[in-house]
Amino acid sequence: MNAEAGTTAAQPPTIYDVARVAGVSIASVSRVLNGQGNPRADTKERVLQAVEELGFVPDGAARALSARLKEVVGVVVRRPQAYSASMFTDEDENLQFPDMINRGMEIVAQRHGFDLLIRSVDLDEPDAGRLVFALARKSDGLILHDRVLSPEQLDALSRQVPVVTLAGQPTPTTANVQSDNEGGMRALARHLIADHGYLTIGYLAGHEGSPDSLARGRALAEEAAAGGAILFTGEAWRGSYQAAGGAQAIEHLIVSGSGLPRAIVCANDQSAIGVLHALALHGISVPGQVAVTGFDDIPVARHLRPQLTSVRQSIQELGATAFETVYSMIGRGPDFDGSARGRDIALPTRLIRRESCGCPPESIRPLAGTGSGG
Amino acid sequence: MNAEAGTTAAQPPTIYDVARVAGVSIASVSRVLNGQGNPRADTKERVLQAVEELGFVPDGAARALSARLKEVVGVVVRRPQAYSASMFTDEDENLQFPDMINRGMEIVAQRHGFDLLIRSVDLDEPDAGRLVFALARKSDGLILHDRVLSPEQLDALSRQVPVVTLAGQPTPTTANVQSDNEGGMRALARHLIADHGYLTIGYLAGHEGSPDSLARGRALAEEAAAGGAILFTGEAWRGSYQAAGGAQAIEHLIVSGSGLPRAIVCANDQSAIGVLHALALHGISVPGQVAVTGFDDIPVARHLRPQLTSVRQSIQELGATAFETVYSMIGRGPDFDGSARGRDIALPTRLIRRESCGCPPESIRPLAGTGSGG
DNA sequence: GCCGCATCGGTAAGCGCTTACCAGCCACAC
DNA sequence: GTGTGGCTGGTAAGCGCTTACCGATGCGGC
Repeated sequence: MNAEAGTTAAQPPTIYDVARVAGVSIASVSRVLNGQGNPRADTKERVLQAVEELGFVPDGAARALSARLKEVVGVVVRRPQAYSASMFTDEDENLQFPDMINRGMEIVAQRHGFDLLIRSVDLDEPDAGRLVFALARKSDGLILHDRVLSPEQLDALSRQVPVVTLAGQPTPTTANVQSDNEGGMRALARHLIADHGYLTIGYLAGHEGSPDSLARGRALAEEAAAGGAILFTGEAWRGSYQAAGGAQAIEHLIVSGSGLPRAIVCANDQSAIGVLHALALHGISVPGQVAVTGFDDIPVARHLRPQLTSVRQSIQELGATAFETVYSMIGRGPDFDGSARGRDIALPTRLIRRESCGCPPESIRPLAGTGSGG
Repeated sequence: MNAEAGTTAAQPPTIYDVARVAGVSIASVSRVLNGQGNPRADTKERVLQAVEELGFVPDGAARALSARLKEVVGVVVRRPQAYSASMFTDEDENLQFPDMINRGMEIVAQRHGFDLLIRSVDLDEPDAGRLVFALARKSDGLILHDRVLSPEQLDALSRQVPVVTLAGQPTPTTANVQSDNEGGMRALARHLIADHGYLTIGYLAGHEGSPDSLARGRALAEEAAAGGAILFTGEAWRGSYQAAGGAQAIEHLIVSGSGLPRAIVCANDQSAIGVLHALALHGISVPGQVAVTGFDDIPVARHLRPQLTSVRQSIQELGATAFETVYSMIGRGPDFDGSARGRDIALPTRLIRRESCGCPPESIRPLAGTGSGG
């Protein structure tokens, strides 16, 4: 029967093959593998041996169809589809954040035997809804990185499948996970104003309408008001969460002759990288003349010159929490009351003081001690 | 009928619902949706309207089972599962490379209507084989980032499902995709030796046994021999592809009093970052006293001080090519001759000269002009 | 006006698995 | 020795979809 044992691809063995080899019915095989019922020791052993011998692993689709559980969570990331034929217009820099979140999800997912089904949706995809719905039918639950759906679409979707948003807004049928923007930004603002005495501060925002950027800006504005500092803001202070955007904004400010504030607070680390770059080009010293801060504390933040002061969110934990949340919503059947739905989960943040705000350099310890406490 | 339109999750509509609403049979619905046969205009329209009305999207598992095509490609990445309960021991730095490759895959995958099923396998997972096989049964094909399987396992796997490895070795039943390590390293080596006249060079290797690291080291050694340069190598020169490893190695060299070579060639950019860090700690100027180079040209390479000279591989294209390769192997049936199998695809690399090797700083243009030709 | 052919659409089988249900079997007790 | 209860394991019914197969239907030609 196994005549085709050549280099040709053989069909993977099915449960029928196992049953035949073990001399039992397919039901028994299934029961042994899923720990249902009380198979006799004898039966169990024969099945396991056959499984071993054939290298049998059940087909995912068949199992999913029958068990009504795919053990897959879909993840939607909104990204520029820069790849064109054989060249990338630019190897995009805004990489780390969503990917690190995904990693956090992966780790937890694996513990539950789930996998992540990743789909990236083009920034200007006209029919994003269809793509997301299609992904939903391949998964047991969905995690959305960015706002890709209209509120109506989101509502319709979340009625069919558990949905968790990241840095979005909870709805009656979806949960949301984000980090504590407000707390982090307040701590940072107080540090700049109270500890360093900076009284003019510019806020380089992120994408227009980004909830994260808005929340951070709001907290900063309040602290500035409370601390008697002046906040520079407005159209000229719009970044894009990307290094290029940050650099561009600062470049414009310098060239146009508008004065720079004593401190520049960026909506994220990526744009802070761009700001540092632009300032360096013009010979403006950081933090001597202008202090710069980021948000996220991505790994490279500590390798920049000067080392970047930032607000750390445990990025992977963000992903881990998002996954745990969808997971808790999965498989509860249609009349699950959705205890996790409508919830808004905020993860703690922590201010990381480094050189770029005016604090002394971080550590004397060599980098080799990365793993050491701190 | 839709009495349960409350906040309760409703079961997604099935093809039966659509058929009922449209007043046709499920076969017609399927035919309309899949463009089989010649449905009458009338029929077609009624079906489409019903689909629209119900928001029907076919279930992935059912479709996969029936059509014998899941439209999913599994991706295996080997990573430390650092996440522990509520803290990450360290937000790992070796992030960018595999994730950027995955992005390249995503983009192309989406064009073919495929999604990526990501599973990360712990570095010291004892039974990685089982995990990978399980993933295989959820996918139509597999892309392996790292060596996780024994040759026998790989062979068994590739007999059941198309497999492409990245930076591995092709086998009669698998294809491999990698970048042209040899060409890139030769160009770099010649530049250092011929253009800059460096005659002592240290090669900071990557993981033990990494094919990439070995190929790069070999090419460097040959060029050094040809150019009359002395290559520092050996146990002390082993990194780990990570910043910490690179820093540690250099730290040891300095502390132990062994002299440093005139140029340090790192197996990748991450370890070069560590090397720069360690040298900076000891006040050794780069490239004045010691030149440093990386490999990969990850995005941050240009933001380091000094900007890092590196060998660019189009990382996303690596992923894109890997995907196209598995894709071409999928669905050809068991007697497909496997035209892509056993192939070894090498993508071109390009030397990027920046400050750290001794060349003048890259550009006067502000970063904002990222997209400009280089 | 009737028959033959081409076309459309419905019926049903089957993808590989899980599991409800029930028949058969064994061991024990009377 | 026979009756009964408790397990075990087999049979079969789906899960939601695709598609081979064939009957029904409509048109043109004679």
